[in-house]
Amino acid sequence: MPTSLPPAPRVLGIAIPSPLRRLFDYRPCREGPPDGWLPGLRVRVPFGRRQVVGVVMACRESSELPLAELKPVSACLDSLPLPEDWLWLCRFTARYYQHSLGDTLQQAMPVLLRQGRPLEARTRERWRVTPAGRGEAPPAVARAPRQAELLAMLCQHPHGLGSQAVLAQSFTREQLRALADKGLVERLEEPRTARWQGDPDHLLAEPALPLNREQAVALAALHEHLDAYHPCLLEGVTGSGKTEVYLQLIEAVVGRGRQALVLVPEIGLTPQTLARFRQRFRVPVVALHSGLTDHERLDAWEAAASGRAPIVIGTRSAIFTPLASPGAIIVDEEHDGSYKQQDGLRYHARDLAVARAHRHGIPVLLGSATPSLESLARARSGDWRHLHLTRRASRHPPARLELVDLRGRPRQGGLIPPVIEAVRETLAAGHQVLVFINRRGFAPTLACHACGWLAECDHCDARMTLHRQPPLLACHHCDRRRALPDACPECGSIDLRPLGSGTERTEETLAALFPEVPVHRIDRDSTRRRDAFERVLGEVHRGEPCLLVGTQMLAKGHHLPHVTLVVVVNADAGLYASDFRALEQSAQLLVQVAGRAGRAAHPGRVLVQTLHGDDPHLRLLAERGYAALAERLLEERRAAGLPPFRFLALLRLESPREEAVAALAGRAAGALRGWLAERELPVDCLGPVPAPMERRQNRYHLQLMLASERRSHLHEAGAWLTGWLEATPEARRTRWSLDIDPQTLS
DNA sequence: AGCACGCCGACT
DNA sequence: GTCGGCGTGCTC
Repeated sequence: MPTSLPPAPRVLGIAIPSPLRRLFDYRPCREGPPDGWLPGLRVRVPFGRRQVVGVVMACRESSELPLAELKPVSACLDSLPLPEDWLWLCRFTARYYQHSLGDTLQQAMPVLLRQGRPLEARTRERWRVTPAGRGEAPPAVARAPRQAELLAMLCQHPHGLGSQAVLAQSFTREQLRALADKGLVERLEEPRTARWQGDPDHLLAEPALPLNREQAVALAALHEHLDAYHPCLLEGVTGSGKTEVYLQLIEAVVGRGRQALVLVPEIGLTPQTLARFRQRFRVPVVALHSGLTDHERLDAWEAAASGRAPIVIGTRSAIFTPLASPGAIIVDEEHDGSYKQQDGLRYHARDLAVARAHRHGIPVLLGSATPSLESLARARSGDWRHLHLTRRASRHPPARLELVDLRGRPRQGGLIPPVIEAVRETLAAGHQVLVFINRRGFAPTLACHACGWLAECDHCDARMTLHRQPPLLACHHCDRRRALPDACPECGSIDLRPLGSGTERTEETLAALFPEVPVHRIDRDSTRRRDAFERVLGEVHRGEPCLLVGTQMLAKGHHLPHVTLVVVVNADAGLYASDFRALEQSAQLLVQVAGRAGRAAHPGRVLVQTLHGDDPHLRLLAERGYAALAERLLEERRAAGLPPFRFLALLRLESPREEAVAALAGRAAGALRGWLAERELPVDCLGPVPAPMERRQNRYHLQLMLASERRSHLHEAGAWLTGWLEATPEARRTRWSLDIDPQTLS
């Protein structure tokens, strides 16, 4: 019994799950938490006409409101506050992304905690023989043969067996009970995620691989600063062994009794990735992925927060996993767009990883074959360490991109004759071919050859995509679907033809051209069934000649050792797009796709079809590689005053009423410009301009761009703007959001 | 965001 | 006469 609890504060500032960017004051309830009121305690509070779960963020003696007007907290839900490092991260995130703290906290905690359930690990039973139960069958079980058998079985497992395992052998709970009553076995209760109790000398389940010189240099650099903030960019070509460096860094971290947090792209948390980590270490590896139940997620969170889980792997949202003793954070494929959340709280997990590592004073390792320009700039400036892996484990250097001119050549399923010939030769040599095409469906649209009509969505400024399986027109920007028209709705002609090629059409063409080999299509439509993708990959790994047709799902992460030819059907989409990141992103994708070729015994070829074979960026990428292109893009960004040389914030506004959103955007821009001028704040305000696709799902999208060389200035302007919008009545009828460091302008 | 209140149109 | 459309206002 604590003798002197601090007196309860008169006022609690509580973060409420709501978009309102402020705390709400409450009075503490009579029944306080055992150790007194502290920030980080979850509480149930009345809010308007309902009860919500909030988090205590401040303990104060006074409020701006009269104390009598404050409602009391209904109940305190925790005996101990949520982890301190987690609270810090949520506060940081809410402030940096100018989002409501209450909303941020809710999003960062597992569903069950959000609902007010207690933070406790579920336990499981384990049954273990006692010293009395060991050795010769004791007389107590002489007349109970099943108990004797059960005892014998438990003797085989000195560490004990779970109830499940015992019951699976047709023993009963009563028999266990009976043995326990006789003092021959004991019942243990422990968290489901067991603690690793091994010693660091036996940390590895299988030996580490030998490192080449570059890997050894990189690892040595990492070992130098295991106890300090040490941001490192690990730039390594596909197949150069980045993962082995991650694994050996984790080994060092866990060997010192600390935890490692590993982030992977959405598409990268495959059973194979996980298997690689689990095979290496003798310690539990906790994975956070979309397939977990709410209970499993809470267990994982608790295991990480308590320190019981030494290794945590997860996608974007795993950056919010609390860690009892953080040792390192690793971000694999750091350039990947899936690290940026694209709605609501628009955080970037890679950037939060860096902030978190800084706060903890630990290394953060960002790996990529094609680093983001942001990371490259920080590495070049010397803020971050730049580590290189240039040598592939296989004998062959990365395949060069060969540009193939599409102009004036007949196409079949998007492919021109010399490319089809290369496919034929590769298959004849007994190898596999990957055809990359970044459009789902049969064809990008349907056109009338008589009058020029195009199938357009009536809810969006977009063409509808023609699908054949099943046959229909679908809009990829909303959920609109339409039956295929028999005749042109404009002129009545029946001469309707597909325009261009998507995965389905290319698959169909290739199947007709090469009937003797299987053609596997990999896209969101073909892999809707959970196991379909895994099944195809399994078959592809057997190594028989085959054709793979797919979208970027295929380009990322998967090892396809028997592919020796990669065909990019059309490289032009990213070349002339309006988005300033389009070039960077399409170069990253091209290099990633190319990396699928020739990873095993044979060298690979990459054929890139283009209408712009003389485009300087594309040529630079093909002839001198990603690093050279990145260098040039950085110069262009500097000249244009774009990231990473200036920082951006994008205000998006949308409404079903075009005039309403235009009027509000205009007023917001005017008000902001006035305020900026008055404060002499060096922040540029551009727009309002229509979003690249102005009408989507029958809503009109406009945007306002803020740009500044100083983050602090940008944040001041953003804070003022959100304040203005919250205080402006017209803004309530328009949906708006501020995107700090926008990843795309669409 | 929720969730109420409130004031105008087509239904039992 | 009511059910229900969504405009307006508030949440300690």
